[in-house]
Amino acid sequence: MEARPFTPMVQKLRTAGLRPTRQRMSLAKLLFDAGDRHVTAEQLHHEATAARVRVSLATVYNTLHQFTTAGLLREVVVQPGRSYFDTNTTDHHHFFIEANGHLEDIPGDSVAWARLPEPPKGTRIERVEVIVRVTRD
Amino acid sequence: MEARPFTPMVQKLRTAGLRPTRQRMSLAKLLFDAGDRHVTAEQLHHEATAARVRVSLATVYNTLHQFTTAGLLREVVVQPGRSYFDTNTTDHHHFFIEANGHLEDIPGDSVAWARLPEPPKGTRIERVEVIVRVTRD
DNA sequence: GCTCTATTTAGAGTTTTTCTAATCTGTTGA
DNA sequence: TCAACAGATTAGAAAAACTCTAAATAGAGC
Repeated sequence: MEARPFTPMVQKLRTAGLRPTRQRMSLAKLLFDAGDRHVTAEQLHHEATAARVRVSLATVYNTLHQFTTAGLLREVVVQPGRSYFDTNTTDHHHFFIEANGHLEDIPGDSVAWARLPEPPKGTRIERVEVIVRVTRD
Repeated sequence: MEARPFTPMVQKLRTAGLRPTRQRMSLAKLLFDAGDRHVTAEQLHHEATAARVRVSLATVYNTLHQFTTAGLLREVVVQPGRSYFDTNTTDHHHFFIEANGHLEDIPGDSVAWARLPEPPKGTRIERVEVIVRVTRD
């Protein structure tokens, strides 16, 4: 089915220790071939369906989590009861427009600290996440 | 039932436009009489039950949301599928220990910015939230 | 106490996500 | 090329967290 077995996407999946299956390839294309995106599982599933790709919702969830574990995606939690997956895995932050549930990237270098706290004893900082919640005025 | 109708807690609820009912009083006591806390609805419900206070889970949810709307609590979203409610409503941030789902306050003045981004056109900053995710080392 | 309205409640419903167990599909090696 | 096997996918059930509904209950003012 896959004509070019050494395509960058195949590499990307193999490097992550994931077999380049039809479903994973399709989802990866939807996710990574369109610039920086923030999608929910449900959204991605709809997109796949719209693109005539037959994937179950369970596989969408599996794939999103596998990609996240592999460092291909970042999970963003800003709203109760819903996870976003961000294709931008570089150091950056987010605006969150509560009104419509829209996320927008803040480049990493747009935020700089003058002071940061020491982590609690016995722990080390994994990541500092900044969420700027904004409202329409 | 309530012997002292002008107790600070009654005041607090009245000021928020909420009748000081038995359930709200009990939950408020559990929440506010023990210093800064981060609780989930489920946790608070268990605590109430343990304290021999009969409250339904629906009322716990209602109350937490009413308190949040009234500015008596702050909702903190750091984990998919679970909301924490923080009794500290002053300007501050959080450490999140992923391993055990534990939240810890970072005083507001422990964080200072050297640079913050402009909000997107047509929006204004509501709140800047910093979550420092830490791991045990 | 009576009345009115806010509040509480049990239980059903929703939404998002995970699990299960059966089926299918890449991959490897003969 | 193909058999075998482990990994991947799937439908559907289940779980988890929360919300809704409609009926019962309880504060508050008279």
